[in-house]
Amino acid sequence: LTALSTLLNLLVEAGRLDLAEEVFADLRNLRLVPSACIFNIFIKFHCKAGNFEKGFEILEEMDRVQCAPNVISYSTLMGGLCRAGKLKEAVGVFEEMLKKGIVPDALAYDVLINGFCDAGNVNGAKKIFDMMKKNMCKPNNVNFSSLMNGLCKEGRSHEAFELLSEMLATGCRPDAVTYTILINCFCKEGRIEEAQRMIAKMKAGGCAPDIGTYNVLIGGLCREGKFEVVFGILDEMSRSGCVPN
RNA sequence: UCACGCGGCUA
Repeated sequence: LTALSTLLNLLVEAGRLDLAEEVFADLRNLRLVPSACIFNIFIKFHCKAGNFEKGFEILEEMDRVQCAPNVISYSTLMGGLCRAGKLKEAVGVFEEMLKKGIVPDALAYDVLINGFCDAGNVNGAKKIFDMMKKNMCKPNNVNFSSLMNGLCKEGRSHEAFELLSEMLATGCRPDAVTYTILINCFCKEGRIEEAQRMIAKMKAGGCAPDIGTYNVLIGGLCREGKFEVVFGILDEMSRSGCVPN
């Protein structure tokens, strides 16, 4: 079943839902009871196909066959619903998970934080963020980054920078993505020199810019017409073994 | 030490 789950996941990820469907059918015909992992891939499959009702049915089937849905099962379905703009339904799944006594982890909360942000409801995302703290689930760097990105997208960069301070104060280390979100924010606001200072700050903090960071910075510099600086950045990239894409 | 759920740029 482990080999099968690997295969199924690759098929679903590659968008070969037709082939995945066949494998799922074979599983059924062989009367094999899937593992929780395979059920979860099943849920992802239905989400990718837009069949959310089928996704809910998998949760019910898992209960029936004594393979209770876990936090990944619920997170997968929530993520699929959020991506389809069905935030209300995703929140419903989250509540059902709580009712079943399953404790959400940082990743489960993150799905909802991004769901609220993508729906243009950053205040809702902040409520989820506060909820996880109240429930003794310490926000990780991804949670901070998600919320910071939502704030920046709404033009609330000041609050995003406050979060960076909170992050550092709680001993949570920003990574390249965290910094890139803030650098992108500066670039979009035409504050290119502050973006460059942020790069210096991340390097000083022991965090190396990655390809995403450089791309954001290059975009910002180009918009400002600072092409000479861009060539310097490209040099720096090759020196640090970061291949431009 | 292996499989399933999150965050940044994408022209």
